Amino acid sequence: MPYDPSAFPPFAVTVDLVVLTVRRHALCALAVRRGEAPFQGRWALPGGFVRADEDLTQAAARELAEETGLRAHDPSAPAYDNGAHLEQLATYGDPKRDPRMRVVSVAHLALAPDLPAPRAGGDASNARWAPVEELLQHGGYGRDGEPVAPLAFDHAQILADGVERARSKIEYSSLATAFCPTEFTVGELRRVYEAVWGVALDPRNFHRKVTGTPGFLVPTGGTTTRQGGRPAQLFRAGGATLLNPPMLRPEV
Amino acid sequence: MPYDPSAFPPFAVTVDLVVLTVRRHALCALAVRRGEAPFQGRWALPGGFVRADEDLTQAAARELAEETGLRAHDPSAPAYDNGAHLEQLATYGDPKRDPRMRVVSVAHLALAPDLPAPRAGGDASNARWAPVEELLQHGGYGRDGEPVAPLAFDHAQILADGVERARSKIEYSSLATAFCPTEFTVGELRRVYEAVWGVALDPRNFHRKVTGTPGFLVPTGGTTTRQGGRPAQLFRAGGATLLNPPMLRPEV
DNA sequence: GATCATAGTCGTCTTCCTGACGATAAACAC
DNA sequence: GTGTTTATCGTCAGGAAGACGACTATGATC
Repeated sequence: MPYDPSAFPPFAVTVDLVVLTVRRHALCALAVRRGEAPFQGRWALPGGFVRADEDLTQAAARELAEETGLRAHDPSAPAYDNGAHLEQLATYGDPKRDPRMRVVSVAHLALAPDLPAPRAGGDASNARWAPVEELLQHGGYGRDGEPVAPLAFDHAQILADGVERARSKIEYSSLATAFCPTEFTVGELRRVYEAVWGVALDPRNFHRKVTGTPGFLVPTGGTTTRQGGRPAQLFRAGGATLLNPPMLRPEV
Repeated sequence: MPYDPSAFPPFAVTVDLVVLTVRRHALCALAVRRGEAPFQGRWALPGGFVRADEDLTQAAARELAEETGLRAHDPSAPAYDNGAHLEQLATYGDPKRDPRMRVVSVAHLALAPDLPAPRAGGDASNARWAPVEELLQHGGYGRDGEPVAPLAFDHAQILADGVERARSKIEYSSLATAFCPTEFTVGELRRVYEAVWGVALDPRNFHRKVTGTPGFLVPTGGTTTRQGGRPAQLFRAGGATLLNPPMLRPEV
């Protein structure tokens, strides 16, 4: 059936962001409180409409900057620059996902080092970092004893998909360094893996693995003792993006 | 900045399909010839507008059925059913990707066993299976000596992304069986890997690997000699979807 | 029917990687 | 100094993969 290019159903297109970081040994995501209906007062992922002249990636980078002040990582920039990692995650377009109108949302995944408190921006009256475990649990009560309401819209699904993407991607890529500051120790990197996967890793085997993978880590020459104990060497992310062989996530 | 939900830029949303199969030892994709401007007469990926009341996956499955007659694989169906594998690939939304209007395309990846000739459907005046290598080469001449025009729109990029997804996904999942008929031999499965990766694999090590991975293959009891040589055992896809440890793609 | 070509299947050997875990090193708190 | 903490190096056993030899069961050819 031939189509008429001037007759197509109009859609709203948004970007939603799964912004992950590691704080206090826990994988956390950025959540904003909705200031208006629907789902007024509920937590949601940050996001917004794509503008008429804007690429999807640009829109995601703009939203990320608005919500966190983070500059998105230019893919051509060196691996150790300070921008956050940003990639497209998936697109969600159930006809009923937004009760107001037909909205297709292109979700993006951003990984960032531990940050100061987020800014509330856009239409959000509040914003916070929350452990993903807390955001994803259905019903029950959070650590602060307050009842937990599920995320707005289909954002629980989007968050779960983003977390799963991050969990699997740090296995075979050097992406875990995106959770670390520019310079970091092997122990800090290990604690990233432990937080994201929710497991304990053997420090000795981990050290052997990451220092033995060419291109993963580049020693800067400095040392630090900020974790207590014996001073540790400082590293930057190396140029390698794909780890071969991968880091193996322990069986559950 | 608070938004006005009634004031958003309208987008057209389409689905485009990267339909891959293995024919004559080559990884092939479905291409349709465009019957109208822009890019009239050029080859493109099949696709079309998402309807107002339709989920993205439904739209992709509908297009797939229209173009190939293939039923999309119900995720809850048994692993050995005959439907094609269908998954979302990525979304492309450059403001200038379609000269007529602002179009966001949600690309999907479909994997199918070798099929009879495709039906030309929709707005295409023609359709064919073409080796992806041929569709992706820029300039030059195809095997038939005809000059090769690049695919319409940004479809070369979409196809390249889909091929890369397929190449990497058969490493750590049992997805390669989606290229095989319901019953197949180890040798046929090996030729799938060889065609998708463009490498030669050792038949003995491959046999050891796939038969030694629990849940990958289930013997049906039958044998076949359709490849010539000694009769081979027939298998169906087992329930396993994730291969651990993965199939290793040889270094280039 | 003997021979050959073609695939399929089973084993062996070496090498590499990992997980488990002992041991040492270098800081800080007391 | 003693104890605690974290970092780093080493050793050993087990598993997986690459290289490759050997054998098997068909059809094709002479």
